[in-house]
Amino acid sequence: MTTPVLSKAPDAERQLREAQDLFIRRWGEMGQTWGINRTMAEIHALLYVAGQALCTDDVMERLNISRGNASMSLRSLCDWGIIRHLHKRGQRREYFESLSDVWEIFSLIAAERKRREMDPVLQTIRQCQAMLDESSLGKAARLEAVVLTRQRLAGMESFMGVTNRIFQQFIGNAQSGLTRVAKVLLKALA
Amino acid sequence: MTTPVLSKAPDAERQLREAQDLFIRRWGEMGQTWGINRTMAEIHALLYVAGQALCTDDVMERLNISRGNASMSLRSLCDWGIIRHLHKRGQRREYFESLSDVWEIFSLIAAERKRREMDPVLQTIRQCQAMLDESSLGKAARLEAVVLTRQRLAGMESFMGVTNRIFQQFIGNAQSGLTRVAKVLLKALA
DNA sequence: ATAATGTTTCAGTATTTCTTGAAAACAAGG
DNA sequence: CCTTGTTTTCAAGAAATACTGAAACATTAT
Repeated sequence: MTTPVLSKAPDAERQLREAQDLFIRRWGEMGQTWGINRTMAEIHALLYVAGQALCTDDVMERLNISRGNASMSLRSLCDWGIIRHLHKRGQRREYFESLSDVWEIFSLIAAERKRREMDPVLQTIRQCQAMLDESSLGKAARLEAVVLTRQRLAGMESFMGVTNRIFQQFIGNAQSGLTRVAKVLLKALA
Repeated sequence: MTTPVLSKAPDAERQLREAQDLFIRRWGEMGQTWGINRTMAEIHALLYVAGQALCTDDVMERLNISRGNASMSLRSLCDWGIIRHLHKRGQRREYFESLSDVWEIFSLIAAERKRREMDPVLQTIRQCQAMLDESSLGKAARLEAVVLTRQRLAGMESFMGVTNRIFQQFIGNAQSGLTRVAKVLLKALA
């Protein structure tokens, strides 16, 4: 009889891979419903759970995707800043690793999405408001329909203004500061 | 010369429609990048900015979409709870109106997405952790690769646990309570 | 130089998601 | 129970999105 530890090692490896795959798949599914494409989410999940740097070929093989796809997705993840290049000394091949601090990861994502998606909306709302104020419409600005729409726009602007500032806080506090955000929130609301 | 107010009324109507369309379009675009389909987001935006109840045909005409699409999207928005049926007395036709409180709208969305998307992920993470603990792997649980992955899973679990509780707060406090969340946050972090 | 190794790009293809339109179901009134 | 006006459903088609694979491009070693 072989020693338990040795006999279990291959099992353990299989089990590790299975657990990782499970996480990766779920993460990919979630990504999709949040507007992130499955592959990108999966690649990130892989680099994150693996906890070590992997090269393009590792990623391709593990997720069964083409070189082109892997390359583009990896670059895109680098652009978001949630994974990093890693040049191993004396190695030509490029390695990639995920940031390890989850708060930092989500803060980067939040920053980017705020910039890309919330800011333009807020700007548009203000533009709409300008189109409907007294100085644009004169007395017609008091028509009921116009007033209704202005009220709605104002409600949305206020909401987004607040959310934006929350994001700002979340983003502004690097690293450990982020955990503070959470602590404060939970304590204040308990 | 006609009176200014009267002469401006058609102008005002056109301008109102333009402003609404602008908002609707932007809102639709944003929806897409957050995993909500453009039409649904647009319909909601329309009902929201209009500030009054509209019927299916109004929506179809205004957004240039088919009856089938309008019907399905409206139902789906009702399911989310962010718009409501409205039976006008003596009218056979069904009208729909958006909730007016933005905080309530987003709270409903948050609740639904937490339930549909975050809860399952958290559950999966715990399942993965169980697959890798000592009681499943014995001594092999101490292999470096396994330990690394367990650490990463733990980091993610902690993060999602906190976010989940924040969502819970956000969701739990109906109406005005939500504004409180925002106030607390902004004050605490200022 | 040139070979060897590795990365990026992108046109074409595959897949997924969304939309339409017409038929079926439904509901109210006569 | 039929007519009429309305909503729902769903198969087929259209549009959007993602993926592949091979060629072009880089970088380093020889």
